[in-house]
Amino acid sequence: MYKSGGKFDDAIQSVVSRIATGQVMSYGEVAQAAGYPRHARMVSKAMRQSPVSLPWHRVVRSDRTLAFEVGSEPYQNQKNLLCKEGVTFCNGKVIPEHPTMDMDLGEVLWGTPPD
DNA sequence: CCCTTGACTATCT
DNA sequence: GAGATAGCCAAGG
Repeated sequence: MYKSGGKFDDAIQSVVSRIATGQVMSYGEVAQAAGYPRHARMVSKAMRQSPVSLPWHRVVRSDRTLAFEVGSEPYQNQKNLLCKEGVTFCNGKVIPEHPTMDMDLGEVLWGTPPD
């Protein structure tokens, strides 16, 4: 029997499992996509308690930074997984395979805009 | 029922 | 831009 009591967890699993390879979503985006806005924090709990293996590493913060402490084991772990997915890391931020080819990205890549 | 915690986010200083 | 504060919601003690 499946646990249908929590539509919440189920919706989160569905959304996260739908994230394409090389693509990332923020907690708030996942929560809203699942139909539960403001539940960003619940997303983490849902993924962690999820009975199935979810691509949790494709879920990042709203700033596209990893949710763990920089240098920590889980941080390096997620970073490694994303790198395998084709995601690029720069300045502590993650860049999907389809970044916005704007100068904003250029600033991120260089850390600072050219003089 | 009250308080604390958490893989969050937005706003202000 | 970084640190502090507030808002947010659910689960557990």
